[in-house]
Amino acid sequence: MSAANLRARVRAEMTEEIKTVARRHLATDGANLSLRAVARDLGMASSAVYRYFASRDDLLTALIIDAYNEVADAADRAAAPPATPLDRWLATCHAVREWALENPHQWALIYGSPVPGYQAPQDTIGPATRVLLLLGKTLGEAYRDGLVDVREPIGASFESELAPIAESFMPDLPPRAVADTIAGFFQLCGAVSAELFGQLNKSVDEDRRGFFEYQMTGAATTAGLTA
Amino acid sequence: MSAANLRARVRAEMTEEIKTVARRHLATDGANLSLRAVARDLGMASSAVYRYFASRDDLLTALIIDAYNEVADAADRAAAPPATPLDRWLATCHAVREWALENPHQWALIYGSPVPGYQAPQDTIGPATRVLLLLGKTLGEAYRDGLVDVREPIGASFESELAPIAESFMPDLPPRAVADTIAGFFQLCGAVSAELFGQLNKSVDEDRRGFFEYQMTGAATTAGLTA
DNA sequence: GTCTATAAATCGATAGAC
DNA sequence: GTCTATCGATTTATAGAC
Repeated sequence: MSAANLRARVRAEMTEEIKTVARRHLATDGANLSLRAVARDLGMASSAVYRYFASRDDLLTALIIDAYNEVADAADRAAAPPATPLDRWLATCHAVREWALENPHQWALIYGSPVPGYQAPQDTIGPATRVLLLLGKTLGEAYRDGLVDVREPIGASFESELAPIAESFMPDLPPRAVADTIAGFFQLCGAVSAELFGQLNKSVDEDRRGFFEYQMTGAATTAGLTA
Repeated sequence: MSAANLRARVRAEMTEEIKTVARRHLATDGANLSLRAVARDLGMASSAVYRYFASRDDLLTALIIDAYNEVADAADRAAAPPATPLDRWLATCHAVREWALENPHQWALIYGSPVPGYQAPQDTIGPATRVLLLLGKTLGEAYRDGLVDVREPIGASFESELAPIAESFMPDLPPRAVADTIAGFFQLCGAVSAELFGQLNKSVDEDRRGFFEYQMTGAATTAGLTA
């Protein structure tokens, strides 16, 4: 291995280590993450970190992109095995929830309150849409296989408004299914955030997974996914 | 008016003013709110604020309780006029959404990521459950009037697990309806947060209110609310 | 690429005069 | 109940030696 390659590898490892420590700091500092505190934990000078991340926001962006990709990877793995569309829909939801339970602060970073003063760059929107697109893919395949109940439209004007969005976003889905996919995705995020952010701590902690599945089945049913 | 009463009134007004300025600061600082910055804006010494709020967290608690009560008041007003249960359910949801759009940072404070290091005291849980209880009340009345579709239980063991919770929480509702109420509430929070926190900025901003109503109608349908 | 040193701020909370 | 002053910390970011 050439010296240049070695340097590159060492640099990549250092970058990873900084992000790992930064992720730990999310737990205590939340979104107001401190570069210096990370550097302190790593036993290095704060100024050295700036050779890896140009600013605090750049580090934050890296963490955000990683989080989106991690949860989407988990969802992809869960949805991969052959199964009915409904089972794959539910597997996706469970995988997202379980990743969130294991990484609550990363979840908060991407689906919680926006970080004050932070503006997400364009690089984040690709990873950010992966889970939604996975749900859309599942629903699209079900649709193609005739496994989706086609019901009445709620409003024709609303559907026609949705049509151009559907085209650019999930071209294989009719607008109604696009709306249901997005609604289901919102429902997924809402259920996970509610559990994680501690709405109703005392009330439903008997069988959280069961209640979550109940909700996500409702979302699938709304989307017309019956099998 | 006695001197004591005057003092009490002046103190109440000062307290309100501090909270008003603090609410403004939520916009820029988010949850990491600075007592000193609030004091600076008010033209007073930071130490003076401590005569009104014993700590930064106490001020935060006051803001949180106010926010819960404000959104619940708006929901109560919207649900008050006589109408079908479905219409009152939807009116509640729209009122919550509209309050959130007008007060995004207060919404983030109560339904967004937990504030790092902040532990909510008991005083917050009463106000925090008001909107949920309102939805439950609406569904309960519909149930009593025979306007709720009673469908198959998803799982008997899950329902029996939910029973004791239902008893202490919404005694006039069968467990299934309790689950649907909570699910609907989570869906409401999820839809509002998704819109507010900027998931999918580009995709559904054509008719956000319409799409929101579509989602909340779905939640009501899941709950068996047909009219 | 890592270090020391530094600039120019910020913060929560308290002490004590008035 | 408001002020000044202070303690003891924190932060982002940069400059410059090595």
